[in-house]
Amino acid sequence: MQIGEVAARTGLSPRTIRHYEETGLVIPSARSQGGFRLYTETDVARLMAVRRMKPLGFTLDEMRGLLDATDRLDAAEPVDGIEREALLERVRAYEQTTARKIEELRLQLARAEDFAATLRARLGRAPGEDTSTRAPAAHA
Amino acid sequence: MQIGEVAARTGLSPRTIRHYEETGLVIPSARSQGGFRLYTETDVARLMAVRRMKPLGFTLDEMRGLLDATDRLDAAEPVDGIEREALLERVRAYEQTTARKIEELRLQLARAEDFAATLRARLGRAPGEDTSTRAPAAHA
DNA sequence: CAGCAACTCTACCTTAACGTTAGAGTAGAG
DNA sequence: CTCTACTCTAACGTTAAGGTAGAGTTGCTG
Repeated sequence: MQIGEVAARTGLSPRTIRHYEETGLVIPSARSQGGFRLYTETDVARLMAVRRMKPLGFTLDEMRGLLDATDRLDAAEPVDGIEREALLERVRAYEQTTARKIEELRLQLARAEDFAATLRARLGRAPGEDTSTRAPAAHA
Repeated sequence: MQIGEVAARTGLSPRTIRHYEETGLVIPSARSQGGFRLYTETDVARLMAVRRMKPLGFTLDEMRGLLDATDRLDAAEPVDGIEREALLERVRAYEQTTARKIEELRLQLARAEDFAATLRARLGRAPGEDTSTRAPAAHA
């Protein structure tokens, strides 16, 4: 499928997807006669993985590092034991940082909710005009 | 207090704090004889507010917009009714977008956790060498 | 008071991750 | 064929920050 559909399905902009190619993060599996990028389901899956990793604050290079490792682990031709262990070690390292980054994300969410509460409180104290336009108490 | 202590207390780098001044986001209340930035507790509070807003993806300009509004609402000299209502309206708008952005943050966190689970599953399936180095099952 | 370590200043350059725009080419329905 | 909707490359712009150099400031300390 071509870039527009991929963008629609992944929620990433075509520009972003092209950027990911520039940095070697997700290379389309093929090109059409005329040069259009053609993506497979596997490519889309990879883009999805990137999207899930993004909020964790990894750089594109880091994500490429992880995706390359898992790709090689899943490859048809099995890598030899030594390299396999090295790859697994790398994935383990990513798992650790991911755990830490998720903690950080949780913290940020908590802080943001705290901030939102402050905002609501301020508006609550200061009488507005049309209460019906307010958010339905977003289950804080 | 000067920038180093502020950095320590806010968790922001001195460089970032200076950057916030360049964009007009947080201007230090005073300067020393020799030109050192001097911050008050109020300045620090403002920086803290910025830090809480940051994960929500507001631009620095947007944050300045909100902080300026609340500052003027809290000012000693009360603004006239018309302007006050305008300011409140602005704050209400921010509250709405904040609510939406928090939802988005929650979604991203969920996706990230999903990703982390995938990573763990992959490592679980592929036997490692030293199980003791693994994270203590970060209460997924 | 001279000296010094630790800190801070300005100014400018660099980076990451896209967004925007222009001008040209492609796909495929009719 | 011929549109219309996409897509391409290339280059420049933007946002938020980090890095660095060279000079100045603070405030102690002997």
